[in-house]
Amino acid sequence: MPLDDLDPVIHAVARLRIMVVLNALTPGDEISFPRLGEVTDLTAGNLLTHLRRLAEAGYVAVEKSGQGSMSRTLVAATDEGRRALAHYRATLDRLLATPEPSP
Amino acid sequence: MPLDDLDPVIHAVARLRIMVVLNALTPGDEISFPRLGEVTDLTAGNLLTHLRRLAEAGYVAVEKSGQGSMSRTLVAATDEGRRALAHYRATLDRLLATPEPSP
DNA sequence: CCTTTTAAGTTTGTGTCACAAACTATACCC
DNA sequence: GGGTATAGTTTGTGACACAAACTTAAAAGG
Repeated sequence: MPLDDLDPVIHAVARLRIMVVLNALTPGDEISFPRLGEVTDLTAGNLLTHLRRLAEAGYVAVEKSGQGSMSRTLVAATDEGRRALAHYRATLDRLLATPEPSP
Repeated sequence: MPLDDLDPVIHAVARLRIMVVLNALTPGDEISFPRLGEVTDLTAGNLLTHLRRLAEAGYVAVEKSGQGSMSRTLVAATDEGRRALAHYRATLDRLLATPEPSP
């Protein structure tokens, strides 16, 4: 039985920031790639990579349209992503709150 | 202004577990290396490496005595370590609680 | 129009790090 | 004293975060 189950996809600081921002969006709303980069203080390269990880996990939905400088990428958290973040928060609270009995 | 300041020394899951366990100890108390390995579910190699990182940061105090199979290593959180964990917890709470105003 | 600049993503190279397997050293047991 | 158990250390490797360099294409501007 593992002591905790801190979702490693979310635990990385950069992805945690992304998920928090996306989670704060009203469901149905989206945020643009560049704006998300500003808010999370991530370079485009990093943002792309982390979004890929999150998308593979099913935690975010990424919509792309256009090409070159006309490309528009919109990002939103999925329901699964919101659940995963909530679960992460709960797990962390539990972990941090545990007053281990001494051996 | 950085959005957050999640202490990377503590943020690693293994070290977070270690710090939580040590923090739960009554100040003045210590835990043995093998016992700490059991409780945190870390192999001896990992435990050693992570304890080194934590010791370098000044977050834990490590006392060694004896040699070979007689060696006894006792570990405890320092005051600075306890403060750092509290700060980490607070930072995380703040980060997770933030309902970002949408732009 | 052709060139420059700007904007939006993508690819790539590098250093760090977590992890566990292999190793060393010493005591206990028969 | 050979084998086993215990405590801790060293080492090799694969994953990953990060930012710099690159690609594509639209506006600006002369």
